Amino acid sequence: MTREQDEDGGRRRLRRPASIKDVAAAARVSPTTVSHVLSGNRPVAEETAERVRSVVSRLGYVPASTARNLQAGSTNVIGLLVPDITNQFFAELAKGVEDAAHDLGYGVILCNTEFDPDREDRYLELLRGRFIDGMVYASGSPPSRGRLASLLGRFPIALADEVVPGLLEQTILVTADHRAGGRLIGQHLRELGHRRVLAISGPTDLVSSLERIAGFREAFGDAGVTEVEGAFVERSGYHLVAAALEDGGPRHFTAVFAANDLMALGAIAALEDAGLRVPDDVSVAGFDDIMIASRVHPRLTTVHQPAYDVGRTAGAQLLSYVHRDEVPPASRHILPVRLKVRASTAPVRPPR
Amino acid sequence: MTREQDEDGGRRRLRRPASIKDVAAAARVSPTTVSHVLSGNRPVAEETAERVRSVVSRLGYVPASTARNLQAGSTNVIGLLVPDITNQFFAELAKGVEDAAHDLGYGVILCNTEFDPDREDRYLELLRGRFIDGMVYASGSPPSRGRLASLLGRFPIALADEVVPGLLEQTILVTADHRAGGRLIGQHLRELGHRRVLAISGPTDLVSSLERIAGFREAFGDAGVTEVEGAFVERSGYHLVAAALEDGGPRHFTAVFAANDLMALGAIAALEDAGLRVPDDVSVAGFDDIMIASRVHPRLTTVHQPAYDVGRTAGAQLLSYVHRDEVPPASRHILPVRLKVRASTAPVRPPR
DNA sequence: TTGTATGCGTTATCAA
DNA sequence: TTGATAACGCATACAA
Repeated sequence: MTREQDEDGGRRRLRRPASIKDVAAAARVSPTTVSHVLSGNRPVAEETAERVRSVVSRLGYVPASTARNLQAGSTNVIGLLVPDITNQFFAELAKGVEDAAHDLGYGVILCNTEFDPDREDRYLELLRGRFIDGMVYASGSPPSRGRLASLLGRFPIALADEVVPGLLEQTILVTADHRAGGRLIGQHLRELGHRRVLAISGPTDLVSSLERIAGFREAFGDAGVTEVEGAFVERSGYHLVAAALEDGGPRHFTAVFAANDLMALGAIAALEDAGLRVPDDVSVAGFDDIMIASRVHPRLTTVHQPAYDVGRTAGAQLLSYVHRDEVPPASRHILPVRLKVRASTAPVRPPR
Repeated sequence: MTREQDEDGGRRRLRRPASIKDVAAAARVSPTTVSHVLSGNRPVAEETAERVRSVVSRLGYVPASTARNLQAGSTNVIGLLVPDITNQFFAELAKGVEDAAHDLGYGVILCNTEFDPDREDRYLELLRGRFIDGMVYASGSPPSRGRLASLLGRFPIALADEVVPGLLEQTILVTADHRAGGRLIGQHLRELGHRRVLAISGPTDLVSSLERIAGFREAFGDAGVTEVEGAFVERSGYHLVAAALEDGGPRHFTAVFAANDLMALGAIAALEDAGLRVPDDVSVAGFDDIMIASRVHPRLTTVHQPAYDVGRTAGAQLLSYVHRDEVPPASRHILPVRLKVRASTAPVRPPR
């Protein structure tokens, strides 16, 4: 047994790991031979190879990736930028990216921006040093186009989930079909007989949010749609619906379409607090199909987004170019969504 | 404007980024000076510095981290190994680690094992190359002690959430106080008058799971506790409760303590499917306080685990040693938990 | 079948 | 105030 550490004033410092030279010396061969035994890049006499392997094993030698990275000019690591990893959607997306990367022997470095532009900037600055071979960018918020564009020349970038205006035509884009999802809800509510709907959008600088509402209008028609701008959080849905109810006069909607599930939950809470029943008095539909959507009461009608597939596709697309050291041409990958009809929507009943 | 890419048979290949030599040449100074202008490690004449900065900016030069890493012998990146990033608990934990890392300018490389030992092994093998400066290990399953031990000499490791038998006394350990959590539930049920409880443990090779049950028994007493082994998934809770109900004879419990929330949800479903009401006929308590625990019907009584704090503490502890290039001495950090009394538990009512 | 020499891009040491 | 040189650890072109 070799000692793992050296004592030093009560503190133990990490030992210098064995290098290829140490192995070469102990096996009485050149570093070149050690390298080739391990890589298989050229034939080595079995006897020699065996001797080397035995030393490698004895010293616990593992090639230093830092040196390899410098030599190879690549790290086999891609970056993943998300706004909030505890958000189920981005967690699923991250898993997809991670799976795609793992399949090709790549690692994923996680950049969690918490929707903080400064934090995002710091991360992007960090990544400019070419630490990574590519990046999946899913910022979830209107991104700083400038910084991103400057990275585009350094390594491939795939945009996931959200369009980055101005970069759209320059690289890979993978999103769910937000527009089709909006259409599905629009059609569903119309079929249930609803004619007056309160539509709560997300932030209007997010293309995905705009697309959802646009799709809704396509299928439902513009007439009877009252649109208000929300913020993709529960409180927002609550306040907007509460405000709409307090407007005085008779209720001017029989259904609510919230551009994400959290806002839909807020909407339901506001309706119930106002003494209205969902879906008997008012129907509510959301978007995303987050985990709790199927477990709340009433179970939420919504549109399922293929978050995992978005991540996986973005990762796989990205890596197919990273691998060949090529700049990805512009491409769009729009993944299908599914309508989930549950218990929060029902045939219209005229307002009292 | 310089061209960002070179055309090559319709495919665009990435341009070689400017190196310190390019900058030095263009600014008519030595690479040493460029380095010092950027690092501030030694004084440079303002005139020279200005010339260098202007070239840096013009060429878009950023020091290659790969070369820095080799030179410095460190990467400013730590690894984070989790079983499932889409699990709310591990997502919170990851966020904590990521925050701690970001505060000190470190990146986090995400290793999602999906509870697959092979996948975990592949990751650990990858990381042996000292790509990372340290690791937070939260495998969520009984870990391969051997492989981990061999890494312990290469870089600091902090164990998060789950004890790794045999490594416990060798490095940092950060967990929630599972035992105290179990006690809180035991005491709560006892105070409600329950005397016969079905306790569903998690996998018995997980120390955290054993601790929860042990704590429960400490507070509740051993008498009246029927213990069965579950698997930390909803189905498991369902089946075990369904089986217990079908045992024939009168029901032998008035409350269920499931060692995690998912199993508790399964338990509730099984009870309701059997025509029993929760909590009127049977009380159910869980553990973890996952997001849906407070939104299901009935809202689940459970123990809140400080997942974020576990991650953040593990990350901060780890980095305090990484920073000084020291082997962390054994230390335990046991974070407090909180009882969340909600609607799924009620005073006992004798079985029919 | 194996070895020598070189270079990857940076920073540290030493010298001027 | 600045520069030349070595070194980090590896992989590879070239040589034998």
